[in-house]
Amino acid sequence: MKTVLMVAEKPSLAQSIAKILSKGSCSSRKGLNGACSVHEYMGTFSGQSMRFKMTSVCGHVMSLDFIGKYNNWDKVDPAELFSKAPTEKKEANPKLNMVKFLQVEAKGCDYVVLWLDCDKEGENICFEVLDAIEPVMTRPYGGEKTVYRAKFSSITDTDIWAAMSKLGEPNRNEALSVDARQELDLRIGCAFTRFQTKYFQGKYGNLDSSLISFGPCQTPTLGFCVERHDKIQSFKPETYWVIQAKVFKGKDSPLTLDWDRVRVFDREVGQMFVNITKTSKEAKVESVSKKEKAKQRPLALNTVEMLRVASSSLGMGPQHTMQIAERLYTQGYISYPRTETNHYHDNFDLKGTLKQQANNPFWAQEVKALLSEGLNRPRKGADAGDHPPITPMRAASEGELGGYGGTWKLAWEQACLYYQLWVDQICFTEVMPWLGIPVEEAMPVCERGDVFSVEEVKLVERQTCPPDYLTEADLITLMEKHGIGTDASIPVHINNISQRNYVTVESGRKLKPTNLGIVLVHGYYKTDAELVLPTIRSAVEKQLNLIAQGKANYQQVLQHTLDIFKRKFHYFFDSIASMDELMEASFSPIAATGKPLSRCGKCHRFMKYIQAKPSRLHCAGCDETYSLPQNGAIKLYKELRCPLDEFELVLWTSGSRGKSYPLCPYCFSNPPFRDMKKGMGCNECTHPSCQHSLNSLGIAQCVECEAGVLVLDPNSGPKWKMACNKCNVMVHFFEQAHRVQVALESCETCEASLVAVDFNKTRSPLPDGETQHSGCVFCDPVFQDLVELKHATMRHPSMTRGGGARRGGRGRGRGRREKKPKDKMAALAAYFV
DNA sequence: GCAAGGTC
Repeated sequence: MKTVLMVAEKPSLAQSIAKILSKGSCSSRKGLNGACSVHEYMGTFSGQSMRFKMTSVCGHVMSLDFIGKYNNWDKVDPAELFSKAPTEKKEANPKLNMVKFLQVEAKGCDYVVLWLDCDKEGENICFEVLDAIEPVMTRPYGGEKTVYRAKFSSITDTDIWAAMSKLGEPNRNEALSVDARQELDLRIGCAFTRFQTKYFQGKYGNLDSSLISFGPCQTPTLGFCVERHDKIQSFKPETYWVIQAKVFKGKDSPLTLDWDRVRVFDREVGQMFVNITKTSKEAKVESVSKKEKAKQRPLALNTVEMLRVASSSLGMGPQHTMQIAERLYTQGYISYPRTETNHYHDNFDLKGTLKQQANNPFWAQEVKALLSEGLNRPRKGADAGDHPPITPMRAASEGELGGYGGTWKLAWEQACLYYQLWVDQICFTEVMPWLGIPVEEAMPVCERGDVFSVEEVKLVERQTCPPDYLTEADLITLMEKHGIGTDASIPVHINNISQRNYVTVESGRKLKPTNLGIVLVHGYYKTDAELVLPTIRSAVEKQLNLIAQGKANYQQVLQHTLDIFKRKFHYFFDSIASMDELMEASFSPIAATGKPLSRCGKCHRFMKYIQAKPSRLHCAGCDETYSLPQNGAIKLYKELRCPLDEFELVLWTSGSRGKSYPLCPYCFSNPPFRDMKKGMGCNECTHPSCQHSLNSLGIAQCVECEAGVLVLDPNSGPKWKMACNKCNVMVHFFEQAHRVQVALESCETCEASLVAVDFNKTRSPLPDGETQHSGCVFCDPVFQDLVELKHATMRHPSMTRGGGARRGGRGRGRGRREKKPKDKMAALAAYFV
């Protein structure tokens, strides 16, 4: 029997589509990567009975990068990234093993139907899938067609069946346009980012950003924020005048009237009007009109709108909102949270969805009333053909969801919004008071011809106010309007400009550009304003669309656009001095930053420690900068020196739970031995005899990770510990010991290095009042109760075994240690060979 | 270490 393989873009869609096509009768299993499922059923394909296997990828299978050697920032000229540097496709997420998974499932299949999302990215993924599976699929007889594309516009029975009955082919041109975008984004983004970063970080010490990045989406996003900042800065308040009149009727309290001309900027004109009205003691109602102020019912919720609402009325950032929405989705409270669609299909079960909320204590009454009165159709929105609008699927209570920051708030908000779809103003403000119309002062009833007495008429002087900083919600709207980013990437771009220290999030989720953000954008304005204009994205996309529509050649468009940006890059490179003038005015030269910390091994003068990101050491004598680990504290380590290069060692301490190790500032960037990599401290150094090295302080193979070694932290007493030099495993031992040393001998049972411990007489936990003992941390019965496993950071629930309770070391470490523990003599021997 | 785009 023949088999048809079908592939969707994500696991949730594979499931929904399989359910529809199998009429609910498919059997499901997990794939080998644990993330994707395979749904199998019997059906007919081109008139024959066949086996169907429906599965999915998780977004892109591959992603584009430069080949390895072009990722060395020190050796590659960024200009080479425009043409010379070759690119390659790498698996987008190696942990998912997607290529292998697809091949296992595709082996022996006769046909493939591609159910990827119906957009250009989806078309591109079609070919990524085909590249992976075609080599393992059964070869067709003659020229039989075996590859099909399903085009669907919604996940409904009718649409999915319709798509299945008229299968087409994947569109190569659309896929190519995405290939071109990827290559352009990579080459342009990386070239500018590397050049800027190296140039400015080599000169200034207080930029406080680990990266001075540039990108066709993030830079215009920053541009919007700075543009508003400039408007605020250049704002000159203007004086204007308004006429204010107070009138009253009988015993009613006076009514303040607004002027229908609003304001004048010429005082004399205003005064003239006041003079005219001053002659009258009475005011007659000329006409009466009522303005309809009832708010329109909202549209059904799509991703971007959810982000806007969450930011403006819940104070939740877009990235956070997406995380919470994802969680609500996986727990079954809401439908798929990434959708552009804000319109419900005619056959969507609106009533059933509402019934789910009928027992929720917050709005049970309103919901029941609605159900009995009957529903209006929600307002008509746009159907992007991806997923239904974000919909509450299950009633939630605060008790269930209160635990995670904002989860309950977001669930509640979404249910409210769903509820609003049918309800008019008066009704939905009962559940969402903040959407109500502000209660205006009671208007006295008046009719045409009514006469009021004039209490006073005066000219009031006022000043125009500057605009405020952009809110996140404003920014999202601007990005959407200019086509910067997508619903899924908008939160990422906003997060980026904040992480890079270009903007800060102020109260009310207003985005205020930092000095760095302002100087960058002003610098682009000065050299090449196009780099920061929102049109930079749309101009490129216009070119890409030509490829997608088959109107232009992929290679030609790519070359042409790359040429333009290559020229822009060279121009930017040549005019960097004019941007640098702005930098000079705002930031301090690297030599004038930081405080003296440790001595340079070359000139033996003090180097300065620069704490601002990226934290580093700078030697003014040699004019050299040495990188340091980020996210931790650095201090001098007892003025001890590296025996290889005489640089003074520094001690790095992590913020959480105090993992620490010494490192040599020179070796950190220039690994001294062949088996070492950049970014290693003394706890990974294979120096054969240095007292700070892995060789001297390493005790045993890590109890959890494959490659790590537990290394004594010589600086940790009196709360002694050893920590894995690769993962976050930490073993606390011998608390209050006076001295802990790693002995030369190894344990006969497990080959861990023996440890010698000295206690003070009064505090010794050793039997018989002994103060010294030497033995294996894992096997020695005397040490059994003095060893406790912990983690530097509790990241994963599965890693909390031990849970802080005191546990014996015996057996546990050994049981997990399948690999041969580190043999110090063998390591030494290897080094000398 | 870099972009933007999918998605977990």
